[in-house]
Amino acid sequence: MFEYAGRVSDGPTILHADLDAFYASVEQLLDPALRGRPIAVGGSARGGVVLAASYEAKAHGVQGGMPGWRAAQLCPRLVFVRGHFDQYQRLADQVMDVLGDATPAVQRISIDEAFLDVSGSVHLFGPPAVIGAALRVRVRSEVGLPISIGAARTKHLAKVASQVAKPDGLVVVEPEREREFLDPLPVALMWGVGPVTQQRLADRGIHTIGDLAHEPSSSLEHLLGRAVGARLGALALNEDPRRVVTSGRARSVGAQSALGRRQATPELVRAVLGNLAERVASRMRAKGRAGRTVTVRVRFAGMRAVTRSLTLGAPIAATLTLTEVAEQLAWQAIVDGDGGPGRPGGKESVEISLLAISVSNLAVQHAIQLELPLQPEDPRRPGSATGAARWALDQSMDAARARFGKDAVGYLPATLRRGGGVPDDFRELAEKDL
DNA sequence: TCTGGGGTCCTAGGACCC
DNA sequence: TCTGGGGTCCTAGGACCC
Repeated sequence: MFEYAGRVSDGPTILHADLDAFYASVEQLLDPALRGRPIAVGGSARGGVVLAASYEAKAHGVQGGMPGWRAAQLCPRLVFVRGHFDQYQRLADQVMDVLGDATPAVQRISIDEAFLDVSGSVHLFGPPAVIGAALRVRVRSEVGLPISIGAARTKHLAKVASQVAKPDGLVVVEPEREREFLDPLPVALMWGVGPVTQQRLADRGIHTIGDLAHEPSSSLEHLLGRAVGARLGALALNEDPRRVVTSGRARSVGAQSALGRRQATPELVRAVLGNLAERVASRMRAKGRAGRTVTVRVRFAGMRAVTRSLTLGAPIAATLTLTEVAEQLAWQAIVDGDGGPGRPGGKESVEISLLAISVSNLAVQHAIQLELPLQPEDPRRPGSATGAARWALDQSMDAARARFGKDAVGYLPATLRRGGGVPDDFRELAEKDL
């Protein structure tokens, strides 16, 4: 981590730059026939999920994350296109290079957006408004994409400003006009306010950021919890001490696979988890990292989800070890989460819709240590977890065996069949480090 | 009609230690 | 006999972001 050592300034020296409808804009850049038309990247009129929508499609209410059939219903002329995912990474990197010309203090927070601290650059390039305008022109002319920029005294204000600037705009919030700018805006524009928080606030008659700023922090903390209440209260009052920092190391590595609606058979679970474990473990090894805590998430048909986790005595990054641990946790989750055999509500078969593996508690580990073979007393062996944990695992494994057959679970599955869908381009993109 | 994939952070209870 | 208080770690769930 590196904190930019720029001097503290009272001016709007923090910029938030955010590419507009990024995936959709790239598609329209690559294929001129799509320009000006409502398009959706990903999904289809029959199913799947829309990953991104062009502004022409957003005008009809189409949004990212929406099922394709719903999007087609809202916008009958919607054009579904397959993504060009390698192009997204390439073009976004180009944009970040342009931003980096304005200041070394660039904090990339996703593929398509970044914070910049330009307090050290104003003597070279002029005031933040000029820098922001110049960056927008360069990104448009050199890369071909529309980008919106907000400039303000704090990160939160800059981010809100870039949202207000969309599409394809620039908004600079001068310090003396911050309240005037924020007060009428809906609370949903604030970072950290999602559907649940928005509803809770609405129930209290709080709709705008101005409303929020007038609410006592004790009342907000009671309504939203200590951390969220305190943070939102401070942000509404423009108290945001966060600095622009270069990106730190990831705290977890994970992968998931949606399955539609499938019977939780030993074969399916083993195949999917083997695949997920391979993806997660190979990424950890590639980064020279290993993790102690393994978390498995099982989502049942009907979207209810259960997680089970286990913290080992030492970090792991071996595919097989991760697969073993994940398989035990998955059956624990399936059996517990569904009621289990003999329990009220327990059924003969279970339908699941998603499996996920995540590894956290990461530590740096050199390749040579990662590839050591497991010895009987090796602390990385799941069997050396504490007695209570092992007992719980044995219980759930026994229950799974009793229910699904002797071969349902094992410490060392003899064959790990490849299964599930082929990793698609989107997944490969999502796995890339920014 | 049926809902992706990758993350971060917070909370609350319990175990455990001193 | 009957028992404090603080700190840390682990686990499970949930809200949120892009």
